[in-house]
Amino acid sequence: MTITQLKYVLAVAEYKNFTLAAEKCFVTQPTLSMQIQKIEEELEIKIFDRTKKPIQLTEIGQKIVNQSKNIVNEADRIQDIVDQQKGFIGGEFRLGIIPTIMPTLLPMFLNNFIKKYPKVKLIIEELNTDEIILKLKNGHLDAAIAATPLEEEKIKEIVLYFEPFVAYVHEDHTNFKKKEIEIEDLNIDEILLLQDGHCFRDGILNLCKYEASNDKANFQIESGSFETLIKLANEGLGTTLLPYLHTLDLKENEKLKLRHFKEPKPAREVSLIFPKNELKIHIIDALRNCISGVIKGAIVFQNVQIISPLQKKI
Amino acid sequence: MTITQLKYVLAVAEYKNFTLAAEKCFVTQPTLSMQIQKIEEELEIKIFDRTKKPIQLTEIGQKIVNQSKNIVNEADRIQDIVDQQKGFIGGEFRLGIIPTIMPTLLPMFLNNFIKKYPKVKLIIEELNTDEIILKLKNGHLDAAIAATPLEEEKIKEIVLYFEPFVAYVHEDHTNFKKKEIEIEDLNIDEILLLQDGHCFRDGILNLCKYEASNDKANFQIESGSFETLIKLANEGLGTTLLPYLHTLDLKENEKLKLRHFKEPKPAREVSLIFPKNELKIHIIDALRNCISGVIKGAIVFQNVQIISPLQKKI
DNA sequence: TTAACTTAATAAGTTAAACTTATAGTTTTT
DNA sequence: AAAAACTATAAGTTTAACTTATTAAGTTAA
Repeated sequence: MTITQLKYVLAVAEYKNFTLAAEKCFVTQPTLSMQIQKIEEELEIKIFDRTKKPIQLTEIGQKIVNQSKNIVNEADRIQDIVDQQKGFIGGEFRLGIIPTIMPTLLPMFLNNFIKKYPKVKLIIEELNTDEIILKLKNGHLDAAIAATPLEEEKIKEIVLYFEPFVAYVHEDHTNFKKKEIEIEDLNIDEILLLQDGHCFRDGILNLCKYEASNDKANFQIESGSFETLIKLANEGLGTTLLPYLHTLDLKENEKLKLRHFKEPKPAREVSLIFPKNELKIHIIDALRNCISGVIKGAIVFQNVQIISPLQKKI
Repeated sequence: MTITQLKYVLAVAEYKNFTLAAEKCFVTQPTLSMQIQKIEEELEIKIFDRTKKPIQLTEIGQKIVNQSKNIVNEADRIQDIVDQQKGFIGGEFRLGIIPTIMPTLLPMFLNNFIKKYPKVKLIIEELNTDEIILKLKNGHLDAAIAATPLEEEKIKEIVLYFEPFVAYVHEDHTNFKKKEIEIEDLNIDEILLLQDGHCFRDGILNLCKYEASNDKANFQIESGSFETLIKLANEGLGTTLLPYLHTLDLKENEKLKLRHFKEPKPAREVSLIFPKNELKIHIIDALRNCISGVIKGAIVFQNVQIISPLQKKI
């Protein structure tokens, strides 16, 4: 049993097709067939059920695939260890970003970063916080950008910036007349929220001291994007809260509806998070510097209070 | 980089000697030298510092060795998965046993077991509970025998038997005159305890409702073996508590000093514990049956109260 | 300090494994 | 029924792993 064979098994399991899998592995199809046969002979079991089309994993095959993923993943880290020792800034780097940060922050630093570190192959995934924590722990992500503090034992957090919440209010609402608003001016029942699973939603629920008063409104809508929430607010269907960076590319007439909070402004803490083994610390450092650079121009430091992104346990 | 190469690296790291490592790997010394050179070239680092005698790991070499252990360990589990699927009872099986169970239980079942399952290569290690839990979690043990309940998330427990505590009392002590004793008859300050680290010690401290009264006695002695404690008790230096199985091979004159507890007798719960992935469940089942068989002849069921082996948090 | 010994590296050649191209055999699609 | 898609097999090549024999370097003992 070799690591190469395990990689072939994973490829066939993924593509359910020997020919395609062989291409992806940069070998010919007979090579792949033979190597799969060899490992099946060695273990004296069938990993794939070739009678089905497309090819299926057998029951035992599925278990072997799961374990093979572990092995291949652990094997890949040998190169990471070497790279770290050499201070080499390159190789694959898997970065997770939560949906409410992705569209505003990513365009700000991505171009800059890939030009500065051309040897790094960035693989960026949009994931919510739960998924990120899971994937950091099992090695499927090298780092992530998320709202903190998360208080996860095996994960280290480096704060990138504090991003204030900004209210987006309809012209007819009493809050529209105020220059600055306070948390007490918000009524949880008229807040338009993101779908469950977004930590920005949980943050707002924490902010408003959410007290199970969720059924007072005569409608309930939750969207996965701020764009929807803004349009609903435009229709007078409620107030929404936006992260500061998101307010920068609103239209001029929309910007008029923004109301900032009185200091200390409620804000989310945005951090670069990564496993404590610090395997790819050089790339992480590079990334942090890069993001800090662009953020300094975009967010001026203000007096803020940090709102936890974690859902309060009831 | 191949799994074979990693095994060679581990062998050299272990034996600090190419020739010996080569023997252990069943290859010639040049083969090993070449393969080590090859992986060093591929990674473009030196794993071993050959200028030192005996050969030493470099700093990065140590990291690679650690990671290689993970990889090889994970790779070995492929065979375990296959064996489990086939219901095959064989292969290496690493069993941990705590020191206070080892000398009494092991001789009772070992001979029986190895005759019944000759294909299983049993590797038994005496370890305390903390070490056992660690090694079960990281895959260095397949199962263990320890006092329970441990309430460990990833570890499953199957109770083997309940083993009552028996007091061993000096002739001059008031308890000697009693036929049966009660927990209240014990004074923590005159109990002879095992060293810190033994869960049997923690169990007794729990039993006696230990209340930080540890400095009243004018001497304090802790031993790692019951033999020492018994001899001290013979000298009138205190009372000790023994697990029931341990009392079976006392001398006749010593047996006279044993005092059993009134029912419900304080007892420890002894279990077979193993990772919840249940990889070697067939061997574990075999082992459980084997032990249950011999225990039924040795411990008659009695009304017991289970004493926790975990140190109470203060 | 020289000879004997221990141990790792190198050289040359063999064996075995991994891979290729070419082709045959299935099954599915048209 | 023919074509297409796909996997398996066969034969041969290349590469990698391994062996024996030898060299080189360092250590120990005379």
